[in-house]
Amino acid sequence: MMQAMATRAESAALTRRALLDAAADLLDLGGPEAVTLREVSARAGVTRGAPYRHFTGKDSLLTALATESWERITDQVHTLRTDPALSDSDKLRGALRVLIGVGRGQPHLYQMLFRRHGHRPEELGEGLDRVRRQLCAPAGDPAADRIRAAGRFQEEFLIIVTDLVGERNARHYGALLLASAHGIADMELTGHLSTDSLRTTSDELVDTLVRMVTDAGETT
Amino acid sequence: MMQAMATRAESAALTRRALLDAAADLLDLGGPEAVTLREVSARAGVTRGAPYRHFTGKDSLLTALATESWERITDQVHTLRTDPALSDSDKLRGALRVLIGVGRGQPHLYQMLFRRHGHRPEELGEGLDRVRRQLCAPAGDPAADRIRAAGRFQEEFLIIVTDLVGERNARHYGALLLASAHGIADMELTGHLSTDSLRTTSDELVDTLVRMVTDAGETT
DNA sequence: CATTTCAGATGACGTTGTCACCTTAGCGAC
DNA sequence: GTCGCTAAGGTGACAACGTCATCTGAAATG
Repeated sequence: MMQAMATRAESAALTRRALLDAAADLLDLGGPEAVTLREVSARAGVTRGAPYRHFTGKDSLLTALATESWERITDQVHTLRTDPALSDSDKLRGALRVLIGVGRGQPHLYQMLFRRHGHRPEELGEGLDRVRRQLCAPAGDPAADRIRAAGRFQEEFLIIVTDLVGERNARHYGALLLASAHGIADMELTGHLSTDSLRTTSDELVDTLVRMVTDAGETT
Repeated sequence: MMQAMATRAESAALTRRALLDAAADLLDLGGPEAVTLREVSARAGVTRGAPYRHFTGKDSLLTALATESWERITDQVHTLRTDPALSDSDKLRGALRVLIGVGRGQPHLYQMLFRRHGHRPEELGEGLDRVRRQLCAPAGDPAADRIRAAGRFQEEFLIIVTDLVGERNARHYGALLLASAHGIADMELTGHLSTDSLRTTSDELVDTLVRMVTDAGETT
């Protein structure tokens, strides 16, 4: 009765969306362990087997969630970058804070963004080589889609860094900035960056980071 | 027949160790999902219920593994710090590389080190406040033990940073360095720090990081 | 030697991911 | 219109898992 009048494709799309939304809610509430395909299905108004018509399994569903989040983040950073009112360093600070903001607001979703590629037992030990292979994987493969989405974010981010430190050092400092921001976000949400014992806030750390990189980047 | 002649306490200690070792093996091989209490018990030569005499559950076992690893890492860093042949910046570089080395050599164990504190559904949303409370928790509580072990590492690490940048900025730059190193390690082991597309190695990133901090730290 | 205690064994239960199989409604061909 | 195809969704079942209540037997204690 909810999706009363709907063509077949529309109905399927609605179901898929409902599954993703329900999974996102459960993920925010109780982490990956709380995302149970049965509960997701129930919240989406379908039965246990329905998700397998849209995803290959639980992992695929979680990965699709991460892909969507990467795309959302990329859009935010793109908007930041093309804002003429902001200075280059403001854009960089903003981009880093977008990432940290996700970690703060949706910690479990954030951890899905940086999940290991191919964490199945049979896929271990291949490391980064697998990533390269997956970049050539067909569209629709959930894992490959997520990697590509994360890659598009990195490209967007790299443009900002390039504007600030020049093309020569952009990739090096870009990697450093990204890794540092991720480390700050991850340690904060896991409780390992105690603001009490270390007497620092994430924002101050980002400021210091950007300042150091601009200083080092200009003189090189 | 293996532990033929042994008092009860000795036998129990041997079993506990065998459980931890088996769990560590499985963790290295297939990640947390592959660590099944049944398989751990089988490899340790006991039955399914035995682990519950030594740990409160699966989570407790994994947490104990992380605690042991933190202690091992702390020892390594302490050895580095008290080595008179090393310069202050060499000690710092070494300490950061110890962390990254664990991430490279035992990726799944590394991710256990930085697991979220209290990731059970009923414990969410409390954030860092929970950490402070757990610091006062009784010894034997697996989660609190791990936090304390991680704290001891941070203290050891902070001494190195203090020697390099002075006590005034030690905590700020210490947090920054630690978070950055963790970000590098984590992004490398999850495949998000592509050495191809970014044309950088973790070692180069550490070098740049230490150089930037020493420059910024001295002038402040 | 009698008793307590505790490591370990065993059986059971609920939950979960996954799949094979079935049902049914939308859609095009004629 | 009707027929057949296709794919979304429903249903039952299965294996694996974490966990616990209960039992057993041997070491420890007096």
